[in-house]
Amino acid sequence: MKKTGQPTINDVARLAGVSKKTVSRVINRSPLLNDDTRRRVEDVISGLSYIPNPQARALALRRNFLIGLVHDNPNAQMVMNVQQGILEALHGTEFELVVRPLDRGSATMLEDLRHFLERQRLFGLILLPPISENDSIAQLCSEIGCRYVRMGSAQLDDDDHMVASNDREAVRGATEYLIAQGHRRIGLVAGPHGFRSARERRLGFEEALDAANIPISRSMIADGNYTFESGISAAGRLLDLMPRPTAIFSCNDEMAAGVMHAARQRGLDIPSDLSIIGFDDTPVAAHVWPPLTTVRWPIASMARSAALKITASLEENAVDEPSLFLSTLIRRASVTPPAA
Amino acid sequence: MKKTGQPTINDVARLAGVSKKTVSRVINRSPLLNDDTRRRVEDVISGLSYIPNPQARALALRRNFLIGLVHDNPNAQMVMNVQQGILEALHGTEFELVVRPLDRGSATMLEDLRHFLERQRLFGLILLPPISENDSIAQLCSEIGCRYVRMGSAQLDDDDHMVASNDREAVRGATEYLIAQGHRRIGLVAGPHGFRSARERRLGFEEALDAANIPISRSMIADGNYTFESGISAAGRLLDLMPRPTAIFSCNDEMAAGVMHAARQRGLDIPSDLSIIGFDDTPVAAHVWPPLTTVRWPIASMARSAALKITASLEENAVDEPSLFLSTLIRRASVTPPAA
DNA sequence: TTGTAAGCGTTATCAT
DNA sequence: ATGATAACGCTTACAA
Repeated sequence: MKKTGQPTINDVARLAGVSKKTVSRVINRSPLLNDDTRRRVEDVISGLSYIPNPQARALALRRNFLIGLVHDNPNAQMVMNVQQGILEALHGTEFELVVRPLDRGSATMLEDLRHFLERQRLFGLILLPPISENDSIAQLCSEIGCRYVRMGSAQLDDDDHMVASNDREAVRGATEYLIAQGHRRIGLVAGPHGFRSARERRLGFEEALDAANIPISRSMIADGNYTFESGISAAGRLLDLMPRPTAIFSCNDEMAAGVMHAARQRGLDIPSDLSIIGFDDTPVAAHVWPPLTTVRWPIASMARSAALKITASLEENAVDEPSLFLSTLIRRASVTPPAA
Repeated sequence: MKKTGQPTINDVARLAGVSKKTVSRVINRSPLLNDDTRRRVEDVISGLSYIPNPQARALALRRNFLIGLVHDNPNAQMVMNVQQGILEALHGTEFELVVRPLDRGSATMLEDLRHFLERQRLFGLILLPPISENDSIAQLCSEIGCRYVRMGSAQLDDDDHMVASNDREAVRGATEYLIAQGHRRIGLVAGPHGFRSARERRLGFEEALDAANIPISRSMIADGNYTFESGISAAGRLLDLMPRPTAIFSCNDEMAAGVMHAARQRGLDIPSDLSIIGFDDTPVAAHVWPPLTTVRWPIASMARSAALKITASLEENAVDEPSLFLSTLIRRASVTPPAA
């Protein structure tokens, strides 16, 4: 307890009259320990407010108590919600959150990640879409011995390594809602190719039309890339059709806001001329006018669960965190029955 | 190089035919070193792709190579921009970013932070507003010996520990722009008490009115708390006045979006019945209809600079990062001259 | 059930 | 200018 002011394992050992190894066993909840000894050591520990030095543990264990959040390009609100969920799960534990952006598309991405993992010796990794959809990253983690959980819109891995939302069913439900309102000419602003979420959402859209015996016209599907601007141009293509769609499902809110812009630029009223549904329930959905009907997925809960899956291995009661999370349709003012 | 596969300082020392201390000197750029020796060691290092083990360094140096981002309640986009700026500065260095939310208002906040700092031995800390305005946190950092940089809307600390924006002048400029358009009855949706940014922005607003000899009426100032909902209710109070304001400056975009809602609910057209200016230039500003005129502050650059101020101490050329950053008015469609 | 000794991979001290 | 040796604070053999 000399230099830094912090008590060390030696202080505890001395005051408890045991060896430091015994203290170490108490810290690591070793099962083979006399109850008396354990209690005595624990008393000294709390008396000193002793906390094991993470740097020393990291060195000896060849493992840091850090959880990494690896993401690429995703929207701000999503990353923040994820961080919030993770931090909630990590609160009060010995774990800290390290943020690591990754450039998917970069040729050296995998090597960068490998160096990062080998150097920092993270305890575990949480992977956000779309890079969570990359199997070689998951494989790299296993290889290096780093726990990981992938977040995504479909079950890409076993339950221990995945938390997924049910995007397809959610979009199917949203589209069915439009159909139930009387819409028949429904456009889709799709997400970018190569994103699993884009694929799932599109499939949900098509399933709903199929089930209602509405033919799927290729011209009613316009590609976007999840950005506001791409929403504007995709909607432009749809709204120039004759006859126009009376409703548009947009694969995320950002693009839905773009759809609204495009509609306004053409002098269309929302929702009387055009109903719109988005996906994500980001703040913008509630802030645009009219407020946007959208699909909300419990992203913070998913992230929380992902973090718990990783840290649970240390807990006594390794709780079974859920792996599938259901989204819900948030009904606001951007949808009405089509004008007669 | 046995167990983990990674070469260690010992491998380097052996292959270079020097002691590990010498290798250590090379790593740490010790000045007293024979050039020949240095070169020889460096060759071995790059030959092996040797990278010093951060955990061991952390233990020996009693200092981690982690930069902490400490924030409280701020909006998602701001945090993301900050993270992006920091990560940009940290890219390619040995530093990683750790995110640490803090509950300002919690009685134990300061103690929590102290524990965190004492345990994790962070290299440095970046503090976001509003908790960056808390002097006792800065003091705690100095005390513990943790570098820190505060971000904020006014120069609260010396240049080494501060990056600031010029909110007051920026708002003054924005308000002058409204006045130049012919507005005289201008409302303010203010930020929460206790936020330095709220104070600065309000002062800028008042300065502009003063300079134009427009009397400042207390009733034309409505308090908000930076949220969308508070923008709605604050705007409600302003728009119920007789005569109504013809323009409103809102101290952030989120509340400005609320102002738009409130105006719409009253059947007012924007901008012909009401001009609006916001602050932050978050994505919502460009996504609402009409697009919002707003003040943009270079938050990512500020964060980048903050990170560089912290890491620069290790660099050869300790560059002088700027401490004051200027905001600019982004003119969009939410402002016109008042109707005759 | 507990303790001893030897790491983990680096830096600090104090020689030479 | 370089090196031997002892930290740094903890864990993992292996004994006892």
